[in-house]
This record gives sequence, structure tokens and C-alpha cells, in this order.
Amino acid sequence: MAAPNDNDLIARLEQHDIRASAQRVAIARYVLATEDHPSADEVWKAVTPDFPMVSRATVYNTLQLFTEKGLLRQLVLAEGCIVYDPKVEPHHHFVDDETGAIEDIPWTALRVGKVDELEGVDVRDYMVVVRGRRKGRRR
Amino acid sequence: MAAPNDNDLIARLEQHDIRASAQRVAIARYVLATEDHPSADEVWKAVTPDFPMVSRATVYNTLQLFTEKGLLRQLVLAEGCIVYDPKVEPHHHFVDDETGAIEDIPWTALRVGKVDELEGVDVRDYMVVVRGRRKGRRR
DNA sequence: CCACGGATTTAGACTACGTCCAAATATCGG
DNA sequence: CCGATATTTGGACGTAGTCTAAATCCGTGG
Ligand SMILES: [Mn+2]
Ligand SMILES: [Mn+2]
Ligand SMILES: [Zn+2]
Ligand SMILES: [Zn+2]
Repeated sequence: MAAPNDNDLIARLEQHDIRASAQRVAIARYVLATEDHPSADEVWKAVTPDFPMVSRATVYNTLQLFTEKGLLRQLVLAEGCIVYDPKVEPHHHFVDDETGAIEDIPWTALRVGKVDELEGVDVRDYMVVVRGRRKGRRR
Repeated sequence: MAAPNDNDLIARLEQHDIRASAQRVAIARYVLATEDHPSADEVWKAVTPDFPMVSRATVYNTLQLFTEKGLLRQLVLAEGCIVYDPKVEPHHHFVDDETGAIEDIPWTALRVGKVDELEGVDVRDYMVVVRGRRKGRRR
């Protein structure tokens, strides 16, 4: 990706109702352009050489802010953070936004196509991860 | 789920080439019967009242062992362990088993059906998570 | 029954990641 | 420039997970 210059970044932040500080631009420069899916700490480590004195708290808060404003998405895919599932046969999962609870969705309840057409990968396993809320939950 | 008795559990462990110790049975009693998707520490906390002196290392090692032997599956879905994705439009993800690297899969490369037929949930978002290896990787 | 050796478990030190807060600093409108 | 507000800071703190060397357990053969 062509590195965006700082004026583009500042404009982009302001379009999203974010005031552009030097720290925020430095963080945006990395995290909005990367092809990776970095953890917060990886962002901190990536920004530090550029901007040595940025504090960890600022990076965490800024990523949270960018997410609220729609510039980033959070994914729960970081290796090293594992839950265990005693149901070892293939199935899908629903994650409740409010509680974080994980529920099983039977394999046949959803239909996934074209996985075998993916190029360049040996697929070991796949599942659909659905996020949302349980309906009819008491206020 | 009907609580399995210890003899059933021991048999099940031995069928999977796992020698049945008291600690392993206590861990199995909880983790093989739960409907939850507990983290390792949640398993530890669940087993402790039952078996107060079981050490954290034992629980972690045992869950790893059970996974290798096919009694459990590890899922990367635990809340609180987040990576950031600058691509906010819907897309799917491939996770490389060897490196943990996460790559994007375009939305249209896969087809997911019947999500709107799920009962009792308001779907906010969903994606397919594919795991496996990149083909043609050097030895 | 006992001794041996491998398997298993243990406590606790250690690391990494993330959260939190009160104080310091920067920025903005007037 | 001033005061108000927004932002950043360092560091204390908590928690989850890893690692290791020593202790214990347990099946086996003598
Ligand atoms: Mn990464
Ligand atoms: Mn849980
Ligand atoms: Zn499941
Ligand atoms: Zn992505």
C-alpha cells in the first residue's frame, strides 16, 4: 500500500470526528495502512521507534477510539488466547456481543460454499463465527 | 448433560492413549461435559473446589494433552484478546497454522447461506474463519 | 515386598499483556 | 493571553500464561 502522507491521514481522522494529535497520526500511519492484523501491543511496538515517547496507555486508548469511530475493526483471532471446546466435530459458533458467551451452531444450520476453490491454501478446518445479540433478552 | 461417572471418563481417556490420574479425571469431569467454551484458567477455577491442590501448570498441560489426543478442540475466540483490522468492510479470514499470520479473504470468495434463518439471534456480523497451511511453502 | 525409572505433578518465579489513574501537558475558543 | 477542555503520560497494578527444577506417583521387574 502506498504510504499515505500525513495530510491525508489528518483529513481522514477529522472526517471521522477525531482530532488529530501527533500521537494519533503516528498510530494511524501504521495501523491504517498495514496488511497485518496487529494486536495493540504490536501497534505499540511498531509506533515506538517512530515516536519513542508514546505511552502504552495512549496506544490502547487510541485504538479503542479509532474502533468506536469506525476506522478499525476488532477481531478476536489473536493466537495465544484460547478457549476449549469439548465438541470436536465440525460446527459453527455464535458469540454474544453483550456477554461474550460462545454458543454452538450445528454444522448443518449454515451453508458455506466455495471453500474448496480457495487458491494456495490447504484447508484444515473452517467455521463461521457469527456475532450479535440474543433476541428477546430481558432489558 | 448427564454427568458421566468416573469409570466412563477413565475408559474414555484410555481409549485416547491417556493414562488416567486423579487430576486428569477431575479435569475431564468438568471440561469434557461442559456446554461452555472455557479458557484454561476457567477450567482451573472450575476444578479447584473439587480438587483443591491441583496446580495451574497441571491444568494447562492436561488441556494441551487432551487437545493433542483429540478430546478437545482449541478455539481462538476468547474475548479480551484482540487484533485490529484496518479493513472495516465485511470479509473473511485465513489463519496460517504454522505462523499464526492472519490474511484476508474477499467477501465474494466464499458463499455463506442460511445465516438469516438462525433463530433467536440478531446478527450484527459474521465471517468465515479458515485455518490451514499455505501451499507450496518451502520445507 | 522393594527398588527403580519414567510419568506426572507441584510451587512459585517469571513474562507479557492489558487496565487504570492522577498528574502533566497540549490545544482551542474567546 | 487565559481558562477550559482534551489528550497524554508514567507507573502501579492485576491477570493469564509459561517455565523449571524438584517432589511425588505408580507400574514393573527382581
Ligand atoms: Mn500480527
Ligand atoms: Mn466461558
Ligand atoms: Zn463449540
Ligand atoms: Zn481482515
